[in-house]
Amino acid sequence: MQKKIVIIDDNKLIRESLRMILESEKRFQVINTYSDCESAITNLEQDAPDVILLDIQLPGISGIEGTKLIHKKLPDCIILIITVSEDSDQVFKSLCAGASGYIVKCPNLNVIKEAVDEALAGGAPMSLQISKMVVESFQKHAGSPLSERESQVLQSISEGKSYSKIAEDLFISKETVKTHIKNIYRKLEVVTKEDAIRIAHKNKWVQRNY
Amino acid sequence: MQKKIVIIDDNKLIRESLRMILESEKRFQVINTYSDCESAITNLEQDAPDVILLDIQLPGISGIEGTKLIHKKLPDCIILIITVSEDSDQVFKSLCAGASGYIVKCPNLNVIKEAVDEALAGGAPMSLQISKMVVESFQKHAGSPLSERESQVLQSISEGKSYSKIAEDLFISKETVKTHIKNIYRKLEVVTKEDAIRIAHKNKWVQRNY
DNA sequence: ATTTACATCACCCAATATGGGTGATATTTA
DNA sequence: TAAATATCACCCATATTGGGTGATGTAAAT
Repeated sequence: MQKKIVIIDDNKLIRESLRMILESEKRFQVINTYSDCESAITNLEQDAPDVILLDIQLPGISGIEGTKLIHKKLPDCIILIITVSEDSDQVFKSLCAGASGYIVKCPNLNVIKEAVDEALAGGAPMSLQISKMVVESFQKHAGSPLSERESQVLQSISEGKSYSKIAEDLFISKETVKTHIKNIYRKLEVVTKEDAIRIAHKNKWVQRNY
Repeated sequence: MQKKIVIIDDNKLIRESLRMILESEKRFQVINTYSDCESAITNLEQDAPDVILLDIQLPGISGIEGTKLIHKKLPDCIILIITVSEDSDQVFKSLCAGASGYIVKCPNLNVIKEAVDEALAGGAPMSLQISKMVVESFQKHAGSPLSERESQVLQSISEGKSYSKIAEDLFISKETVKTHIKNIYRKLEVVTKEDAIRIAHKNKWVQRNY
């Protein structure tokens, strides 16, 4: 059974190159190519693609917004981001928006074919650096100014626990929790839990919730 | 330059098979193999491996605990989990503990060689299903009983925001925020923000923080 | 040997936040 | 038409939070 593919990229040369390389395999059928998300989304139902290859830097609706809209309209369609950008924010926003893979453009277009195959086989194709970024997003980063205990307290705060609950869980008095939090705020130079949580998450000083 | 590898697996046959398949390539040198984490950790400094292949089900210290200890002692050592388990909790706990990859054991041991190469090249080798699980962990899951607005409010709560801040951010009154939260608690059958956050995260009804 | 950081706890105080109850209105959707 | 949704208001009581000051013991660093 042939798999239907749609390509969205504002560079005509890349669109045509991708079409050629994919159609060299008879298991792939490039249904349509578009230079922007808007026109692609208009034809989504008619095209009914199994896979969409999507550039992230696009005029008009961005690839990320496009991913959200496509994912909403066709939840089972596999969206693969094909881009030159390795910006971590773009990577994670794409994945959150519903992308199934993230391939950094490279001269060897055969990796695209492999990526499509991997995605169709139920995987999540990613470039080396991207998969590393994704896995590292699970890990706490070093460099926190907080002590071990303070990190535990901040972790608990980020889980929405009250001082009393934290005290109970850590087998210490509520007053001690307060002291730790005062010290956390001083070290992070914040005065609210919201800011403390934001900074801790941004720097990955606490464990994320998976 | 030869890369030094240590294998930890309680099954002798697997240890020896892995050793054989890896040493068939002269770029790999299997320094030592162990049947448990304890003995491996004792010799960590002497072995100074570049890569550790680690089974997750082990007698004594579990692979996850082992990963934490190894990662602490040798932060630059690449730890690859080699296991039969596809349990999502194990996968994410391993990654949080510092593993760089997660390979599901399969009869074809050549995939292990490729995984080691990929890890050494700066990637994060994962089996198809695992990479899919990891990517899906970024996405909100369907099936939330909460309305769009309620989800937004719960998301804000999980970010540590106060009712006033949520009201400000969503351009609604604090009273409306309260109403939404009452409805959230009713629907989720909880009475505290902590429980609401926990349930929402567990079911991935809110966006995780990356 | 002294300082620094850490972990622990206590008491005081005031403002804010939170949770529950009840009720109301307008819009949308089933 | 009924149910769900989004909005806002007022009442009430308790819990939570944040800040200040100060103290003790231990461990690590200089």
